Amino acid sequence: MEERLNRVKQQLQQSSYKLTPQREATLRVLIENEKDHLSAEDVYLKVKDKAPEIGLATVYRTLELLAELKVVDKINFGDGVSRFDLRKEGAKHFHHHLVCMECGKVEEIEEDLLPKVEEKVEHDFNFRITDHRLTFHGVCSDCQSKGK
Amino acid sequence: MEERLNRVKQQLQQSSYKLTPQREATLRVLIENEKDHLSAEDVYLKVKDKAPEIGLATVYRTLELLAELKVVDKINFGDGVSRFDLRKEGAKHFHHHLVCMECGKVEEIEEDLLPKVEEKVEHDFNFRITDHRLTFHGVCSDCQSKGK
DNA sequence: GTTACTGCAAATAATTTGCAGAACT
DNA sequence: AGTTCTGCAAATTATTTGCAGTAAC
Repeated sequence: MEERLNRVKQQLQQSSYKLTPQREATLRVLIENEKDHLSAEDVYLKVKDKAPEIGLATVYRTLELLAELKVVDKINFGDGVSRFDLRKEGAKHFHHHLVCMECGKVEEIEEDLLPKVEEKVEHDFNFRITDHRLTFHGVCSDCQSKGK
Repeated sequence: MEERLNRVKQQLQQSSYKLTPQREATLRVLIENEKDHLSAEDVYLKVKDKAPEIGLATVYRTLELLAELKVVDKINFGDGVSRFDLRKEGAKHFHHHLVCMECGKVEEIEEDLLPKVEEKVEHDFNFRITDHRLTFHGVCSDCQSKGK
C-alpha cells in the first residue's frame, strides 16, 4: 500500500503535481477497493468517511488527473456513469471485463487476450494501437445455475 | 432501404410496437448515416430536417427501443455521450471500433476477431457470452503520416 | 511569493419523466 | 374504447467551472 502510494507520488511529482492529503485519501480508497468499479460518487462517499471536508469536485479532478497519468482507467459500462479502475502496476494495457446482464456483477480478466488480434489490426488497418477496451456481456456462472 | 425498414417494422410488430412516422424518420437517418456514430442529439438534428415537429424525447425513446430490439447498438467512446450504431443485419455480435486519439476519427471493423477469445473466456470463467464491446485506442494511419 | 490546489456554489450537458392530447388498432 | 405514442416542459443526474481562499514549495 505505502510503496504503491509512493510510486504514484513520484509519478505526480515528475509532472510537477503534488500528492495532497485529498489526493492521497482518494488513492487509498481506490487501492482498498481495487476489485470494485467505483463511480466518482462512490469514491467521494468513501473518501468522505475518512476526510469529511473533501468536495466532490476535488474527487472528480483527482480522478481525471489519475486517468491522465494512467494510474486509473476510466470505463463506462453503459449506465450513464463513468467508473474508475486502478490499473495493475506495470500493465501495458487495460484489463478486460465480464458484465453479467442478470445481476450486474463485473468480473475482471487480468490476462491479456488480445496480442494476436492487435497484431492483425495494426497490420490490416495500419493503426498504431495504444490501448483497448474489451467488455463481454453475458450471464455469469451464478446466474446460469440460478436460471435453470 | 425499403426492405430494411420493412424488416424492422416486422420486428417492431412482433413485440406489438408500431412503426410510427417519427420512428421511421429516425430509422431512415440511421440507415443513411450507417458509417457514422451519431449521438442522440445528432440524430435529432438530422431528423428535424425531414420532420421538424419531432421532439428530442421521442428520438431518445426511439433509440432506446431500437437498442432493445438489437437494431442499433449503444456505445460510448469516453466523451460523455452515447452513440448509436446500426447493427449489420444478421450480425450476431457488435462490430469493433478503432478510435484515433489524435483526430477523433472512428473506423469500424466488421470482421469478428473474437471467436477464439470468446471460446476461451466461456470455458475459463464459465460465463455465457451474449455480446461484446471491443474498442482500440491509438493513432490512425493518416495521423501517423502527419505526425512525422 | 508564486503557483498549484481546494471547497463551495452555480453552470452546463445529457438524459429521463409526467402529463395531456393525438394517433393507431 | 383502449392502448400506444408524441411533444413539450420540467426534473433529474453526472460532470465541469468560476472564484476566492488555502496550502505547498
